[in-house]
This record gives sequence, structure tokens and C-alpha cells, in this order.
Amino acid sequence: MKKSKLEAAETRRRIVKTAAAEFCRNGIHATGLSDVMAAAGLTHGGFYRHFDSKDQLVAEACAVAMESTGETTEAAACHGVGKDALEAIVTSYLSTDRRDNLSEGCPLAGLGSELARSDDNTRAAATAGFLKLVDAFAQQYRRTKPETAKARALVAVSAMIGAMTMSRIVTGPKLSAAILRHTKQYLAGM
Amino acid sequence: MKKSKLEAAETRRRIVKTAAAEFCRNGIHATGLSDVMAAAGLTHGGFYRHFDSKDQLVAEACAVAMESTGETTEAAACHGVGKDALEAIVTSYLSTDRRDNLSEGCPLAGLGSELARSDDNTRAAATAGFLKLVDAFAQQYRRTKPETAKARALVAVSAMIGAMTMSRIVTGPKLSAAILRHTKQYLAGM
DNA sequence: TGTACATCAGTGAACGCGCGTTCACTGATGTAC
DNA sequence: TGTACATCAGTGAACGCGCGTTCACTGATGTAC
Repeated sequence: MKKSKLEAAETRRRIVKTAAAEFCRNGIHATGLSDVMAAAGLTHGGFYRHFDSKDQLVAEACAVAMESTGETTEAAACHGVGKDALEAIVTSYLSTDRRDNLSEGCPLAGLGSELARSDDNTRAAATAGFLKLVDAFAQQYRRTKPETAKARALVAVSAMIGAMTMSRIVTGPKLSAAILRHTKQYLAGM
Repeated sequence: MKKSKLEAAETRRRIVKTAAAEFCRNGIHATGLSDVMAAAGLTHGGFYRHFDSKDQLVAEACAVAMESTGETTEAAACHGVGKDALEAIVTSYLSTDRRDNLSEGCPLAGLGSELARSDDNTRAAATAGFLKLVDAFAQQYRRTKPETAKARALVAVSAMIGAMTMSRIVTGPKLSAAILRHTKQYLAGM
């Protein structure tokens, strides 16, 4: 049953991508390797042909999910510059669709507290992705010293992540929507 | 070995309080009932004399942890009014001590993504605690229409929670401290 | 107030289950001649 | 180019382990008379 090297590499990518979605949807701890492999159309036994451990998969899945979030953000930012770009980014990030579609969402919001307890590789991947988001914000703060822009961007991205997290915790759809709406409005004018 | 009703009630409270600390430190999924009971000085078998399920304990532990966070916040707010109170709250909440002392920290930051996947009772407890924090902020926004104050407070509290979460994820102590410092400064002047 | 008995907080062993990980096996792929 | 053989991606059963939960048991507490 051996597959060609090309197929094997493709399988590996599929596992990581599937893992990213499954972890984001159900949480890292709550997602078993069997779940991931089954969702990728494989049996769990083959996992260790591709990875050393679950932790390694978690780190790579986090990196892939953050890349995807970064691309979505950059795509939104292309719709304009300055305030327009800011508004496009936060409108995309803080939408109710994104809130309800965990598997394609930002892992910083979807897995935040679990990432804080993950190993260095995973946290490094999360950090790199976070800094890309921060840069995307900082670039839109025109007429501002770079260091001020960076500081403001740190706050804005943290607010965005916190707002998305809270909108998912809160019981009551009105409150959940209000958190997203007000954070969106505030950050767009920051 | 039966204990008096008073002792039993005291034991129950101790279990909930211990659970709040253990969940906040290690995460809900990663903390077993045996861990909680052992930390409370008991064997795990007695758990079901006090609770129906782990989920029930999680909900009560979340409520207790949120109460504690609320009290800490109110205590900080007593140091002044308006901008002074705001600064006291965010300085307390966003300190590096709080960042490094998970077990006594705010569950919204320490358990955010796990709470988002918890049952209604747990999320309701988290929501009630969140709204208390929002009120504590809103009260400090003087010379502002109540609805504007509430909206601003929603954003500020979300930002605080997101910043604490990110400061724990990020690799690199300087970046971690910068997130806390800049968010602190920004929210104190909001 | 004193005695007999039911209650039940807490113990410790056990339950089934799913976890991360390992392993013998398979058969198509890739390589050496 | 064709053949013989080593490699290794993927399968499926098995490993030990810890999980949430259950249960028989204990003995001090609380209650009924």
C-alpha cells in the first residue's frame, strides 16, 4: 500500500490542514489524533509515519491556521488604505459568520487559552501570526510615529481577539452581537 | 466516617474553590476530578456526594472564580473615581504578576477558549462575571451617555481579556510585557 | 436524657472508554544491477 | 529495458494509562422513641 513520495507529501499537508480545522472547531485537548486522521480520510495508525508527536502536529496546524488568518486579513486590507483598510479588516475578523465558523477562524481567538499552555514551538507559531496581524494594523495608522502605530496595533489586535473570544462565551445573541459591533466600530476609528 | 452537615458544606465549598484554582491554572480539560479532589485533600470517590457531574463543578468553579475577579476589580476601583479608578483597575488586571499567577486570575482570560465550548450554565456564569466587569468600567466613563459608556466598556473589557490572553501566548518576555503595558496605558485613557 | 437505628460524607477499588503511541504486516514505489 | 529487492505509506490491532463515573463499604452524625 505504499504511496509515492508526492502522494505522501500531499497526505501530510492534508493532515495538517485537517488538524488545523478540527483543533479550531473542537479545541486541542478535545480533538484526538483518531478524529484528525479520520477527518483526513485515514486510519490513525499511519500518523507516526508523518509526525513525531501530537505536539508537533499542533505546532504545524497552528502555523497553517495563522497563515490562513493572515491571508484573509491581507486580502481585506487590500480594499483600501488607512481607515478604509482598518474597517475592512475588523469587519471581516469580527463578523458573526466568523464567530460561528470556528474551524476557519483565527486560532488566537478559537484556541487562545489552550495556546497559552502549549509548548514553545506552538506558541512561537502563534506569536509569528500575531505579529503579522499587528503589522497589518500598524501599517494603516498613518501620520503616526512607527512606534506609536505599533503600540496602538498591539492594543487593537488584542481587543479584536478578546472580543471574538467573549462573543463566543457570552449567552445571549444580542450581547454577543453587541460586543462584535461595538468593538468593530471602535477599532475602525482608532 | 460521616461528617457533620456543617463540615460537609465546608468540604463542598473547598472543592469548588480548589477546582476554580486548578482549572484556571491547568485548563478545564487537562484537570481531572482526581486532581481537584487530591488538591482539596480528599479522594476522588467522594466527588459525587457533592456534585452530579464534572460539568456542574466547572460551572460553579467558574462562578466562584468570576466573583473573585469581580471583587478584586471593585477593590481596585475603590482607590478613586473616573480616570483614577480606571487606571487602578487596568493596572491590577494587566500586571505581570497576574499574568504569571494563573490560578488566581480571571477565568475569562485563563480559560477563554475552553469556556466558549462549555455548557450553558458555565457560560452563563462567565457572562454574569463579564457584565460585572463591564459595569465597573462603564461607571468610570463620566460625562458620557450611559449607552455610550456601556459600549465603550464592552470594548475595554474585551481588550483587557485579549491582552492578558496574548501576553500568555507570546514567546518573548519583552513582547509579552509590551502588550500589557500598552493596553494598560491605552485603556486608562479611554 | 438515653438508646437504637437510619443516614450519608468520605474511602478505595472497579467499570468502560478513549487517549497517545507502538508494532507487525501489506503491497505499491523506487532503486540497483 | 527488465528483473530482483529494499523501502516505507498506510492499515488495524494492541499497549498502558488516566479519564469520568459507579459502587460496596466505613463509621460518625443525626433522629426517632
